[in-house]
Amino acid sequence: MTAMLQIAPIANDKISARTRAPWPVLEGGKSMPADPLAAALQSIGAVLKFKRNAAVFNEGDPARHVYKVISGAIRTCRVLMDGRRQIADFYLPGDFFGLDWQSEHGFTAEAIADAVVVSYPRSQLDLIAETQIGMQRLLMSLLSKSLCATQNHVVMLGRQTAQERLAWFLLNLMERSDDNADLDLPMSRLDIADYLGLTIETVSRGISQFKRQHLIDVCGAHKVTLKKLEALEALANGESEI
Amino acid sequence: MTAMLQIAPIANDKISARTRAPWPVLEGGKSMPADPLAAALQSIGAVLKFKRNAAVFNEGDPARHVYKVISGAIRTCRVLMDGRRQIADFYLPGDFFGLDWQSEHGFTAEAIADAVVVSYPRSQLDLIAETQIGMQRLLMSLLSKSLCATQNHVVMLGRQTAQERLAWFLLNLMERSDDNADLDLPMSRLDIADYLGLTIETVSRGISQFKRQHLIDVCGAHKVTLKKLEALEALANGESEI
DNA sequence: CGCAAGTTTGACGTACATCAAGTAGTGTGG
DNA sequence: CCACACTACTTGATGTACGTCAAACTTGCG
Repeated sequence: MTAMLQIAPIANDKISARTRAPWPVLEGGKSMPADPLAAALQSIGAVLKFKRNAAVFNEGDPARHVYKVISGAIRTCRVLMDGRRQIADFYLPGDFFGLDWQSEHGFTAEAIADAVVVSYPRSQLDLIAETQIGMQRLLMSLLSKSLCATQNHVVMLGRQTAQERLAWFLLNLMERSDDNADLDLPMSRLDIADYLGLTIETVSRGISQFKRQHLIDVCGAHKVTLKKLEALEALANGESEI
Repeated sequence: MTAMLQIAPIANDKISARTRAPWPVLEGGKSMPADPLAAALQSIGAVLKFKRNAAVFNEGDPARHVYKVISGAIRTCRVLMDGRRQIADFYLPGDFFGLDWQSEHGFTAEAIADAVVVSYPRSQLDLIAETQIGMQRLLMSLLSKSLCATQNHVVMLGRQTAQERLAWFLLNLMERSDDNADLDLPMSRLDIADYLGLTIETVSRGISQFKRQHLIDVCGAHKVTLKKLEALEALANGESEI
């Protein structure tokens, strides 16, 4: 394999930061902290804003915060020396990221589109967890969900074809977007390619093929409607009829 | 991609089970419970034995236990409908597995070689965690380490070549075996292939090439000596000089 | 509007998969 | 202890899904 020079430009301009959260931030940005856990989270959260392609944190940075997406979208990725890039995950409003319960972040986190994020100091979270069982459970469940998603990613990357990967990706995104078959793809084709372990051209061709097969409708590069869910699911689950 | 009919035979014979642990089981099977955490773990652990290829649990089973390897080796895997298999991870003596803090196990766990394993009921672990901060920390750190390893697996599967994957695998195994360059590979070539997202033939050819390049020595299919660590590390880190 | 960035499409190349023999190892029973 | 069978591994010849290179097209922002 020769170098893949498809590196996204990375600007590092945090546009505003470290204002005390003026609104409750637990349930996807809704108002009213119902339970003590939400209140605790709210009290330690700081709102941050990032421009497109700005880094929230870099690989190797001390992992002192956990983050939650309020609006926009975040990607976590690693770039090899010759430019090959792998995206570990995408995070949409409501998702937590940066859950590296280690000394350092293992991946870089960047804004895919202009994003608003709340950061929670890990030291505080650990402290709360010592007394509030709810916090302990929340952290465990977040970590566990993240592990589960990453393991599914492994199966996909290790054993599925390009079309299967795409179907898997679209369906995953649908599930996270309140099961709405009209999808908004905030990320570029390059991001999708680097997430699925493919090239931008293969992703583009794959989408075109789905369009030709009437499995999806495409309306602009960032709007997709899933039309034949069953066919896509069969593909995504590797029930190969290739 | 057509069907890959390289499925390992799966016998489901647990050879002996559910005896109360007669010795302390925290630190890789050593004796003497030093701290209260080890004692707590010891008191709730049950020793289980599994024959080669026997299942510890299956994908979809309720996730009621967490396990620790005492001797032998374990693999966790998922098999797609047409026989394609992906191995999520290998577990060696001292490693914990089955850390699905969800209702069900997402993968099947099987013994690679005859194995002795200790099982800890999750309900008990949760209970202990509520009062003992140490248990909480242990569980978080285990989950986090597992997530970290899985994320590295993702990068490898998504963006590395066959030779890079092999180098990565060998070095990873070395790190987990007390950094001894004389490696014992308990798993078959098929297991390695299904872990690295390759075929058995590609793994075999890759090992032969390393041998020809004098990067490793091979003495029987399950004994490897890493000779040029730097060259292997350069490969594993994707510092491509392909 | 006009340009630059992003996307699609086509022609061609290649790393790895597949198919097919052969060659160790490993355990079993005579 | 050796013959046998069986499984695991290796090696070679060939195929193909996806990558690479290149050019046209589309989109969206200044």
